[in-house]
Amino acid sequence: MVHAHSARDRARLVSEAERLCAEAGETLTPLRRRVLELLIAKDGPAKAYDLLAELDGESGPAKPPTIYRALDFLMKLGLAHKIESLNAFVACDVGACARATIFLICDKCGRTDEFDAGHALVDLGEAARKDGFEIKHTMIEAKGLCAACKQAA
Amino acid sequence: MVHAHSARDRARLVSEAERLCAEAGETLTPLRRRVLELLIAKDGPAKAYDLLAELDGESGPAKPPTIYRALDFLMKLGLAHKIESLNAFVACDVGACARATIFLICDKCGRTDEFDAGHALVDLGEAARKDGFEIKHTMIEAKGLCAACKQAA
DNA sequence: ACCCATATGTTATGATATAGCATTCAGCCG
DNA sequence: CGGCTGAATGCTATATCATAACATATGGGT
Repeated sequence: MVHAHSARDRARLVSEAERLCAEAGETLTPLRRRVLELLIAKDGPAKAYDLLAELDGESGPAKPPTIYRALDFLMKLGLAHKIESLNAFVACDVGACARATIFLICDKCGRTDEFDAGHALVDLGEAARKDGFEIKHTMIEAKGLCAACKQAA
Repeated sequence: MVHAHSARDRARLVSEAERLCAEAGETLTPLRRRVLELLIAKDGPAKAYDLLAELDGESGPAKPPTIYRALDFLMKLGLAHKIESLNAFVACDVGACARATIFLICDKCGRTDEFDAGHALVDLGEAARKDGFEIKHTMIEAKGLCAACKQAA
């Protein structure tokens, strides 16, 4: 569980991303890097069109495909994830992970933490395999109240 | 894991739904019932606008709010679920369940089965609670290859 | 210089979902 | 009865989310 990133954290995540891209034979172009930085800075779920607005630069406003392509790229490398239940995107907290993601989403404040599933996922994979189903990717989104909001209630 | 429903299964699910609504002090109106029947008949993920098209009746085509309201109602009672990663809806296989859903979704054929998590969910709930997070609802969507498609590959 | 692959820009449109207000209808109470 | 109320549905318009298809760069290899 990671909370707000420090400047050092942010820099580390980005350089980690550089390394991963190089490894994968892909390039973290300025645009992609910029989007990743925006996601990291946001430190929570970000809407595609909001990111788009932040990209606006010299030559007028950016267009939707721009941001969706960058996000697709980041997701392909596991550097970002989509929170399906929010139609929003987050930077991966742990550098990159492609196989499975677990998010705890606070209904009240919107805070969203990436979470380590531990063995729960293994169990699920095994149970599915017994039915002949081969899991490639698992997405878990749990909604409820975060510690802070629970206290406030 | 339930596969295609027999006519008897379908009837049972609907009467089960009637009972649940009565219990909850809600009414399964003709419209809501119709939507539930469509969902059950479809026996797989259904898009809102496709359901809408099937609703078309005497007085011209149905409008989006009609179907979304019916779906919201069914979901509130746990009679239907939304598959977030597909923007689609399914009837609940087991009559009704509100707390958690697990789906195995075949990337190839689109087949989607509701699955019993067993203890995996309990583990997740406990792990989250250790961080002070109170889970209200968990949604799990696992994608991969179903037995049939794996065999065909 | 040329070609090619990859990335980005741009226009248009498709797909998904909701806000806000009008209408209907059943139950109920004076 | 007559009118009130709340729940459900109908309807118009619009917001939000996402992609197809094609045009334009840009950089590396030969």
